[in-house]
Amino acid sequence: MPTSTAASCVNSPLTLAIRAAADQGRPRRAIALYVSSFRSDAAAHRSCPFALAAVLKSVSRLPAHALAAASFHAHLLRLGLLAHPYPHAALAHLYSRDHPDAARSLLDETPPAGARSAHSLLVSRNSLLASLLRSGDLPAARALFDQMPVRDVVSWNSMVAGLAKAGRLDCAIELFHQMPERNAASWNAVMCGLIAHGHLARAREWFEQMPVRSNVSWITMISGYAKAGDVQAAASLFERMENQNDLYAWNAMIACYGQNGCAREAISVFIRMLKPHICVLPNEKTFSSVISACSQLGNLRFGLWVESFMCSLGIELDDHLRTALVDLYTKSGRIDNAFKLFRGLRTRDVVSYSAMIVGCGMNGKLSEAIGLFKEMSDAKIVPNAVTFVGLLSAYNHAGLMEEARACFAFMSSKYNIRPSMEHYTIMVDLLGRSGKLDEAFQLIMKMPMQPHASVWGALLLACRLHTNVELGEMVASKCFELAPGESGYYILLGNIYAQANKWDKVKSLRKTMMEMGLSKMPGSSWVQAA
DNA sequence: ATAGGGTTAG
Repeated sequence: MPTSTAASCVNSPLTLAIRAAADQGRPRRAIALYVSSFRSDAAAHRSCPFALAAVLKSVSRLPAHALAAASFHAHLLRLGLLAHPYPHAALAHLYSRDHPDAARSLLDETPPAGARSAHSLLVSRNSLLASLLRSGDLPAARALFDQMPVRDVVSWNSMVAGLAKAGRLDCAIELFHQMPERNAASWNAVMCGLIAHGHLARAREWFEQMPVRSNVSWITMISGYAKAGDVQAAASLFERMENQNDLYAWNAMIACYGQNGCAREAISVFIRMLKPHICVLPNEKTFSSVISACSQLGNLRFGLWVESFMCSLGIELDDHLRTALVDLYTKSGRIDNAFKLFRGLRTRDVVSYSAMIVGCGMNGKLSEAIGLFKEMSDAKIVPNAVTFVGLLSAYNHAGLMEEARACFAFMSSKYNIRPSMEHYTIMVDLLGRSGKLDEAFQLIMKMPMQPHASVWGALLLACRLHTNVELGEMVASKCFELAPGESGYYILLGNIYAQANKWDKVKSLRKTMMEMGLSKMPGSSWVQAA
């Protein structure tokens, strides 16, 4: 009987190692440990139900496990452990994600046995319920929930969370009020649904009313503000949070800054988190955000330090992290390194392809960019706006006007992607530098959004290149208007005047700059340019 | 000890 082996194997090195790996969120390691036990003489240990439960839990965390569930089912059957409550519940969980029917028949036809079986059955049903909710089958979930002879707070929470996420907020709240017992997760479930459906203010009220808040409550609220771009609100909640040692909270705050264009703040939060009185170590998620922030700032030196620090912590490179590093490396011109990282990805998706294509575009690798685009199309990965930023900038770099124009048109006609500010900027730059100043100007006028100073700036650069004083003055006035205090545009206009030998204009422009307090010019001198 | 709530890349 399973119980007799259980007593002897609970603390066996194999079981402990597998459980430790599973608890640390290293499912592949847990599975590898179990598999390797077949090469040694450890038959008694590898039939430990607790080890198997941990292995099954790990398998369920891996992406594709349809086949694994059936083979573990057979394995458990052969070991005579199928009826043991823990592996049984873990198997039901494994099945439940992709094969709810198989999970259901396991529960109905091969119920667990022994003292803990009633509770195990509840756990298994909760798994099944969660998977039905995940797959969006609300009626089936509701039916299961109603049929369950025993429900606990997890069952209720799952149901409330499922309804709330599906947008059935009123239903969710009604069910919430019917709960016989509530914990922080119950409140979180409703709050999470409110956030997901754009009711940030209501979510905040809900948050403030909670009798007990868990870390998850804080983090859910912080990331809600992060996604809505309210960095201030997120930051003030983060500062109010008492538990300084929750890695998720640090990660949420760093990501919040990084995703909202506050890369500098992201880095300073990261540095704060490394202070000795904060007892958390950054993980791969932290580093993904931090490396992205370094990349945004163009701070490659710090980025490379971060990378070496990360290696010293023994962090394994996952796909997100590799993609962030691809971005960092391409920005520092280490395109070969970037390619190596890219080729080492476990799975390539639109994000990693786009990072690599943008990197090629930036480094003038047109044929590589096109090759990657073909490759991703063949793999049926649908390009997005960022992918086209990369392609267009590759064409821009190579000065290929017609190809870029075709690409720009193709982007909307075939993929239905509305060109963004960035796409327009690249097109204006390319048109302008090819001498098609009028066409570039017309394109700006046709933009459906208010052009940024940088778009006009690209045209201003072209005016200098082609010494067009008349258009240059007009364009520069747009730049001054949209980015007051930005001395670079004054300098560009000054360069145009100098090239055209309009020294009186140079003089009066300089006077204006002095008056505006813009006299400090970085590096360039327009006298030299003349 | 098995179930539910949160954080990552262009």
